[in-house]
Amino acid sequence: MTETTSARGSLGVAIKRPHRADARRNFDALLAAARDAFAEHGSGASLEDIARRAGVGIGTLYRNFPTRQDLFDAVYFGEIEELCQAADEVADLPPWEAFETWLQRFVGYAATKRAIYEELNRDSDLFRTAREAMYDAGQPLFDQAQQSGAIRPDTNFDDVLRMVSGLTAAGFVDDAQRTRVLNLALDGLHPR
Amino acid sequence: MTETTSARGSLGVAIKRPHRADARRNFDALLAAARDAFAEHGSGASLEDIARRAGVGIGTLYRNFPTRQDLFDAVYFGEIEELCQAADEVADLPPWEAFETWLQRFVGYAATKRAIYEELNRDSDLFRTAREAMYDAGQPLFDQAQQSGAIRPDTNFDDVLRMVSGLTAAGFVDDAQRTRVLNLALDGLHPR
DNA sequence: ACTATAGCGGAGGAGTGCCTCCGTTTCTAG
DNA sequence: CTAGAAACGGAGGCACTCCTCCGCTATAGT
Repeated sequence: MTETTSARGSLGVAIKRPHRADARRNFDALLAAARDAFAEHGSGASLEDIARRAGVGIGTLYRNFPTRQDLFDAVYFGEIEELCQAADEVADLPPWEAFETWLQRFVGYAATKRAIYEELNRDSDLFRTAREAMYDAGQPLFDQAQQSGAIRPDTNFDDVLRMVSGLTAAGFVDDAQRTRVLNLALDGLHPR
Repeated sequence: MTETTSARGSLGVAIKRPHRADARRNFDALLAAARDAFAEHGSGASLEDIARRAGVGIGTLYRNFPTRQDLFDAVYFGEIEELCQAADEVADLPPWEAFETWLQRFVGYAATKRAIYEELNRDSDLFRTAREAMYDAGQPLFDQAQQSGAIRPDTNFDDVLRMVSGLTAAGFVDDAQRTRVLNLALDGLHPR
């Protein structure tokens, strides 16, 4: 078995980064290429195309990521994890601002936008774990905003997250429209 | 050239329904199967699978719909057209109710939900024509609701339609959540 | 420098979907 | 009833993707 270092651990998905310098370069190139490809074509992107974009052989892809799911996990969980960290970074803002900033950050993850939408209903371990992690990160922000009176009491975090991911995945003319629509939808969260 | 009758004309896309009874049965079965398949797998659904579901040979599919686009158009435009008719049906409701009812109807079209999302950014004649038709139908309802004061003045029909189609395409736990979230988002439309 | 070995990469077989072509079947007009 | 025409359907060629396997190459430790 290959000796490895575990690059990310906090989500319980150990992603193995090779020891050798050349192998590590390829690993990183694959991850970057996969991120682009998944962003562009969704989770069904061609693996051979990803290998080609990364400038490595298809065999190398399969050595690092034996299944499509493994590769997808690596990209997806990486981004989810950044999202969880973002929750800490906004902790000292006022309740509503903290929550809104986190949501904006959520929207900002381009690579997994399509993926999040596509995987939203899948009943996979991957999704369940990711969802739990996101929830653990975002729920407290939501609760605080709701308790502070900034969010109407007759809604919940799950509704809001699904609303936002729906909007995130939708097609817009430009980023200005995306922002405008998101703000429009978020306005519905405040009590009347 | 096969003699045909044009089944739907109002959108400028002539859909040809065959003369012979058996052929017409197959045509209808294909359309129904395609509606299901597109709903389930998006616009990339397998054509051979559609033919199988319809209980006809692949050759029959291609005779009626020479390209995937032709088949997709038939389903898509059919539903868009129903949507346009729905606009007439709500005309005598109060402005906001009329608009909201129309949107609910918009959300109700299951078969093209995914498709609408997928095709939203495509720069095809298909989409442009469909969009125009939808706009011609929905815009007056929006305008009336906005003029009546039910909709805030700093938004527009395009924003709202994209918001709703995003939400429509998103994954929800159940229909109750879908409705709840949609209402949440629509609440953002009212002036504060 | 040397060598054991981790790592590389692409050829190739299997699977799947697209679409055409044409021999066979089914309909309908007379 | 019959015959011509319309419609049928699936075999098969092409293209593309998946994934495995194994001879070759680059690296790291001595």
